[in-house]
Amino acid sequence: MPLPALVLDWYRAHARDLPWRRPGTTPWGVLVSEFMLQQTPVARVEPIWVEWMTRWPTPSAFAAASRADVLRAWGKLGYPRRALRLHEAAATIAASHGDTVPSDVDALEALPGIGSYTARAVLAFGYGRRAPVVDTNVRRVVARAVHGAGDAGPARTRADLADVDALLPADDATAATLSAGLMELGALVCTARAPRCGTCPVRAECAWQAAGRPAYDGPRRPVQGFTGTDRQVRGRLLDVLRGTAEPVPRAALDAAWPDAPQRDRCLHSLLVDGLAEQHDDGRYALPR
DNA sequence: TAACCGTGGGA
DNA sequence: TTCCCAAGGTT
Repeated sequence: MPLPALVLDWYRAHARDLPWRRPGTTPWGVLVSEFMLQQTPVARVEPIWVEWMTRWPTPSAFAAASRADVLRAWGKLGYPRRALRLHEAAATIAASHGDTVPSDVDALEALPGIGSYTARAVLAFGYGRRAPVVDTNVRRVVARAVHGAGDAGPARTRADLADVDALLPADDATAATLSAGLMELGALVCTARAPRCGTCPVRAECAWQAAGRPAYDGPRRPVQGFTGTDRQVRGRLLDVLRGTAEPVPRAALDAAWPDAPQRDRCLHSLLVDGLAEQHDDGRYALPR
């Protein structure tokens, strides 16, 4: 049996019951899930997504919320600029797309925070359309099963899209399910560290397996540090602002990080990014 | 294009 | 404990 059919059968039997995969999830719900899942693990996204959809079931409902409420609801999912981009995207969808999430790649990619992956994920999972969805999981699965490499090298955007496109059947619904299946296989079986080849549904058709599972020899992507970086400092500062209903004096932020020049630089960048705001009395708060 | 943007869990 | 890394996007 060819690889796509193997993945489809496996996915239909083993797909996780994630809330955004349940019947009745709107394209808006899918869009929200995709924003939250950009670099954040499923387990942390689940509860926030459920709250989010109850509170803001449509783009216009969400667009009407204050940025402070948005950032508090986002909580500690990380990369809070995603929350602001989603907020901006929702405002555009409400104002210019009739409160309906666009269903073509170009309109989606024109929205803030939506790139090649997210646009196609919305098409596939929100609208059941045939679209090559290429994320880190899919790139790894294709690198191994199709190309026989130990892992995916640096992204080759066009080639990656073509690789996945070549696997998708013509039928929209089946192609969309396969896209979900390829991602699921990468997340649960064909994992980055210790792939579970013993239980892999694709094993018989896997080029990496056939080649004797050679070690990955390409360039390793550099691991980002975190401790002591501006990202950590910004996170500390934002955590203070998230935790208070009232604006706080400068001293409250000064207590969050000892290095004054770095702290000042980070506070400034939060203001520039629209993640924080200084009131007339000099105190700081989440943006209104 | 390489660097930057948060956070926390598992090995 | 330290290190890796998790459904990316932007500049």
